[in-house]
Amino acid sequence: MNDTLVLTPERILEATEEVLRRYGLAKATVVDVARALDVSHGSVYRHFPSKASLREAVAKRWLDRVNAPLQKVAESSAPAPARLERWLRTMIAIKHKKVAEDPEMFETYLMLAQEACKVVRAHKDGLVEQIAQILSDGVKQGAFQVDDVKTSARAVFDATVRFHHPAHSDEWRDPQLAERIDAMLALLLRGLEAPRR
Amino acid sequence: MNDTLVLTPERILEATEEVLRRYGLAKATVVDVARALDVSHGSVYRHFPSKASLREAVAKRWLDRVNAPLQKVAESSAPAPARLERWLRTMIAIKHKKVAEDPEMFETYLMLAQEACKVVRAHKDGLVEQIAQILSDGVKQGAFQVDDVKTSARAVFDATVRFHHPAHSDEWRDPQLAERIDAMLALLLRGLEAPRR
DNA sequence: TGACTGACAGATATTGAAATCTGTCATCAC
DNA sequence: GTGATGACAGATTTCAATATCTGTCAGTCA
Repeated sequence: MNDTLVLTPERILEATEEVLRRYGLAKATVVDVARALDVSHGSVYRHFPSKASLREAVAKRWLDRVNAPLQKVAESSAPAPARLERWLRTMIAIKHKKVAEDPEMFETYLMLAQEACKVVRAHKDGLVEQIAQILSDGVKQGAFQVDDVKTSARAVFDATVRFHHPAHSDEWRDPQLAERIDAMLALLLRGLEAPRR
Repeated sequence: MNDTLVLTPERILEATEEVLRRYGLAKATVVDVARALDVSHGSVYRHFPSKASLREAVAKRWLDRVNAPLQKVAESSAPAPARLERWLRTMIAIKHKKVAEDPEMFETYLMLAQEACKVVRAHKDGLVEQIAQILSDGVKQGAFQVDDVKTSARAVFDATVRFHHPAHSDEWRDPQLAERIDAMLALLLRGLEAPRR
């Protein structure tokens, strides 16, 4: 029943995402994934040592898809303040889009991420690293004045948590949200910028 | 069995807190509360129309106890920047103390608060109002420069969410937490302060 | 030989019957 | 008459038997 197609981790991940979408996190089993691929569930365990590691891999894929567009913004050559603002707005927009388009799947990924907290930590470190890169460029350009780039980057990330951390997604329906984001970005940029000569 | 003591809402709330502490949120029933007071559970319903309203009242009491010390700081006559920093540090310290001293009860109050989200919203509005008061004083004193006091107050509140919102309490064990708080407060104060002449 | 299978043990989830709880109200005691 | 009671209906929770799932591994097939 395997046709000529080989069973790869990639195909398993694809099928796992589909199963998660159809059944939700609580009901999705390894047996379901195997059934979707028309193999025995033992075969899945040949590629992933445990259900937890399979879920972790799905979480990682998802986080990588969040990361990619941000990386592009971080690496652009725009002036640092505009680039930072764009980076933060992109970050927020990605999350808001995900929750608006498919709240159930967002919920699923949220719980998946809570289980795979090691992967999430690495993801967050990567994001802070990107902010740090922008701040560092800004200091070189004379637009920002910052004691410690890494520490400030983390502060910027922490300050905007309210707008991108899934734990707060219920609060994103606030009609004044855009205004709150504007105020936050203005406050942060003012706190970072070098004093006028 | 009532002795000479009358049954008051206050006594019921006291008993409810005790029952919540002993049994936890999931197991605490109105019957338990009545038993603790040595009355029938029907009597409890004479003072509170539903279990939900009883829980809401308990949540409100708890939030009011958080609010009291902050109100004092907000009303002090210290210079606005120092006062704002002290207010935020007090806010953070209160939450951290609660979770460190009695994590189970903190968890209970957290879930209680999620149910009583209307009460929580009012509580938050009160806190933002206190920040606004400090900012307003700061503008008068010439220490702060701010477009819209209310909006900025909300931004300050939002920016520090990571350090006082119970949803992030797991992350408060971070060994670098103090450093992160310091960085955040420095960034915010710099963003608020009036440019040197 | 090496990817896949399917039966198995122990862990986890489901289910439905029984127990408990919530909220109401006619009644009682002072 | 005020404030408390306790029995009740319907909703919710518990509990234990039953079913399903996870992870392993000896064996199959190409």
